[in-house]
Amino acid sequence: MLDIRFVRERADEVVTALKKRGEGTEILNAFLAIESQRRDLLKIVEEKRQVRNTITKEVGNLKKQGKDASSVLKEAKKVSDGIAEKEEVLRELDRKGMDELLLIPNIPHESVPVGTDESQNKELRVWGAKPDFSFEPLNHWDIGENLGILDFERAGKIAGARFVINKGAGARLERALMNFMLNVHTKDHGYTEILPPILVNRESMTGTGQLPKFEDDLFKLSEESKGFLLIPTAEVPVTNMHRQEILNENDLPLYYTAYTPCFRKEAGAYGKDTRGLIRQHQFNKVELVKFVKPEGSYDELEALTANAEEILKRLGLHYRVVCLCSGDLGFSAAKTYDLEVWFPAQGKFREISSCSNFEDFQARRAGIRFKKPGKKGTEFVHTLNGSGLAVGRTVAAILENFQQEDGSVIIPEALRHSMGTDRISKL
RNA sequence: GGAGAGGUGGCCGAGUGGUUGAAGGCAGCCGCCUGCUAAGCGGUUGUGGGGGUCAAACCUCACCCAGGGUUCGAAUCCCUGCCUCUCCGCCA
Repeated sequence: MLDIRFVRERADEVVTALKKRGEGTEILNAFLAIESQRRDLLKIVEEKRQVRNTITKEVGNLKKQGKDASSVLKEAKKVSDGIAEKEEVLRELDRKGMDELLLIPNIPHESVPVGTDESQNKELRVWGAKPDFSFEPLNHWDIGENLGILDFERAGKIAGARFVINKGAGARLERALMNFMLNVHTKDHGYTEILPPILVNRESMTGTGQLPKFEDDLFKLSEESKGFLLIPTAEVPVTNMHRQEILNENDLPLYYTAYTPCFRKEAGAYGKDTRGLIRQHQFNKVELVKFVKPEGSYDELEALTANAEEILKRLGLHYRVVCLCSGDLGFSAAKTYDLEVWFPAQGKFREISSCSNFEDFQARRAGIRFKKPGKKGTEFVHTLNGSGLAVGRTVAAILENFQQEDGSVIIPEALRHSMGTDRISKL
């Protein structure tokens, strides 16, 4: 959420931002109209309240002294008359204004390249090299099925499309990766491990920006089941840990890492990545989340991105880093780096991590502030997060990049100990 | 799932219709005092909005879990929701 005052006083900057994102200004205009009505009414209501407070105090004094207050009471009644209705209208305007404000996306950072879609994302660096195959590399789903470690068919039977069963070495690989990632981030990068709820309430989803705009992308339990929502990413519960809190300046920065399953409807993705592990309704992910002071938040983004990259490096996976252009930027983000790993069978890079600085956009929605000792008032923290990494996609990348002509797959050095083997072969 | 109790400021805790943004204590901050000890004395310390100012001062509205209601007036009464605790039931 943007600062109300900022939107009001510097609407032109919001318009510029919306244009960069390729979005219209209807919502902004609707908001501004409601907001000006709200402020006018607020002034009136507050004046009335002030009058009422004064008279009411007088009533109290008279009664205390045992004097007759009936004439003042009459006046008081008159003043109070009509306040209730006006307050009701004010509440309505409040709600409506907030509804609109919650739909306005974040302002892209000045360093974000302007562009309309992903084709204009900017490649920043490439690590490693494409593997050399003396044979036609297979898709990861064929490798996985051939090895008997991924079972999409039975998953379809027990759940439906976009689910998978990991079996044997496939399950172990998934588990080894989760452990590996968590170990690196906790031991080498200084993050605190969190194992959060994966069902959350609406306030949490609103706090990080999934609601109200992206309700259709979320799995939801019925009202009889309390209307819980299934998290699409650990970003939601972990960022909301500090919702409506005032942190101490000394507490910052806070670094958290969390493994969770993630659930996404993929409602707008019909026909996209229908095969394989790339786009599942349920997948595992290790997430990195930071709460930091505003001053250094862009350095923190670089560091967080480097932390995610470190996993790919240690696994020996060829990848590149791109900076999303304004048109491809997510709703809540001010700046995002995507890590894209090489998929040889598809012959292209695919996203495996998305690292963003949300600045105070989520913090304002979620009321996450900090206090500087000795200073009056509070400031919003900056929140950041990134995948470190999406585990299923990492499995897919390992299968494709390290496949051998005989159908086996070489296990990266970093995982061999926990896998108990250096190669997955057909049994 | 059933029965009961409760949710007040950084913390503890008073307050059941009228100068209560909220007693008292603790903690913090500022000052004073003191040749004795984590001592004593005085003062001070919430958040958000609107107005005001170069910036302050200042004025004002709201906030005692959340949302409604009753009333001239609510932390205080009523309703709903959420959460915590105790007992019973069920259960990984």
